[in-house]
Amino acid sequence: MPTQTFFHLPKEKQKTLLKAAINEFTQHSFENASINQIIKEASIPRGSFYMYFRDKEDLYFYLLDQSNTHFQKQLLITVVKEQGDLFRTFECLFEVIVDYCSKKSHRLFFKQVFANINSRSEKRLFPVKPNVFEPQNTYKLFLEQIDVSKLNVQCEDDLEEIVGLLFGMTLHTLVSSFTSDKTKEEIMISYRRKLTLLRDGMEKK
Amino acid sequence: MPTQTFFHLPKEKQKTLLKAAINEFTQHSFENASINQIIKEASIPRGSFYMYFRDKEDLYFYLLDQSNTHFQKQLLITVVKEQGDLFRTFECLFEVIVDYCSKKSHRLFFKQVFANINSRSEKRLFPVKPNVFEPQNTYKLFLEQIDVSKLNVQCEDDLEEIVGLLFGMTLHTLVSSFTSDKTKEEIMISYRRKLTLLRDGMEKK
DNA sequence: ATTGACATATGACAAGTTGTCATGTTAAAA
DNA sequence: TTTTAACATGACAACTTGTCATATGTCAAT
Repeated sequence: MPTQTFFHLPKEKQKTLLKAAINEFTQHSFENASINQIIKEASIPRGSFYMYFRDKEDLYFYLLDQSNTHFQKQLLITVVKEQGDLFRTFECLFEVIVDYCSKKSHRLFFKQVFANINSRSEKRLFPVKPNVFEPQNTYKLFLEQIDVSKLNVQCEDDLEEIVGLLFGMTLHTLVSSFTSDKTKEEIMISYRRKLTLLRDGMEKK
Repeated sequence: MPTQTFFHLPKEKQKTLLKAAINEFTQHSFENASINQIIKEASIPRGSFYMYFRDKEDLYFYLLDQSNTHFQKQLLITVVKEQGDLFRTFECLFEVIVDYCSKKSHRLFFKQVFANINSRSEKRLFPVKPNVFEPQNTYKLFLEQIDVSKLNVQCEDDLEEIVGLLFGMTLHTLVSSFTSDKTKEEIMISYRRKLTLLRDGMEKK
């Protein structure tokens, strides 16, 4: 998280800095992004940057957290709307995520994010398990909303296994869809197919 | 790939360099690994390094390719041994991979690799689709060996979707298993559960 | 108004990184 | 012996990042 000092800054200055950051992280992977470039573009002195953020990662994760918060909220809204139907929830949530990441101002940024995502940044974007960065524990609330009567589960662990698989598959689809520049239509078709496969099983009955 | 010059080097010198590289990539992520450190440890002058490898990535991917070759071979051997049974093939292959990555001399290296894997290095370790780095096209041969009579497939695309999902799940399990230092037993139990879930479906029948 | 006490601003700096290149050296071929 | 090509090498330029001494605000208490 940024320091208090950053939040004390005039909103305008905050925006300028974040905008410069997004711009740099759009053009380069996290590792190749240059703090130098960001502060140059935002006209912030070097020392000041380190007054606001611990390091490059602190800034990067702060940007991801913004989206994460949005996804968390949507997750709960959707599962309630779909009355606990896990597969309909994921289908709907996925579309929300695709739309969000496809917004003109976000698209290339997320393309870059997805192309270089690793297990650490993945956890920041979609905290699947209870998580330090997610105090209200949306994940637990989400689990409670799921209608398990139609699912192949014996215990709590089975449900977490299922949800983990669905999240993993969702992220994987997202990554490969954005790196190969598919249209929204293509992305959704491919996602629905996978969802059906997971729901009904890969083996013929 | 390394240059011809590298392969002209005495085997001993090649080994020293690769060993130093593995050591550095074990202690740091790819991005944080330092060529400086590698050449210092291997007592190779700076200029020579760039004689042998285009850059750090060239060296890193060369290391991953070694394992990849091994996995590709095992994939074909296993699918034949299991007479095209997709799920038994993956179960068996997974165990082979876990054993390989758990070898004392590899363990920490792979832990580091998995912790920082992204879609590019993923493709180097497990080329799922036909791929520039895989001239013989093991993947196509593998597909042909699969017994589709027991699978929920209408067309070639469906099979690729299934295989893609299985590979994705496999890698994801590998990553989370190695980053959380599970024992082989725990890893296999968790993997088998997921495999069953994918085979039979998550929805109750 | 003056004094502290504290938060904030700032750029020079040390210590690191990478890739290149001019200049050697070696060895084999003409 | 001379030519030619392959290989070796470290100094160098051009970048990184994080720190820190110093400067400048700001607000409360004397």
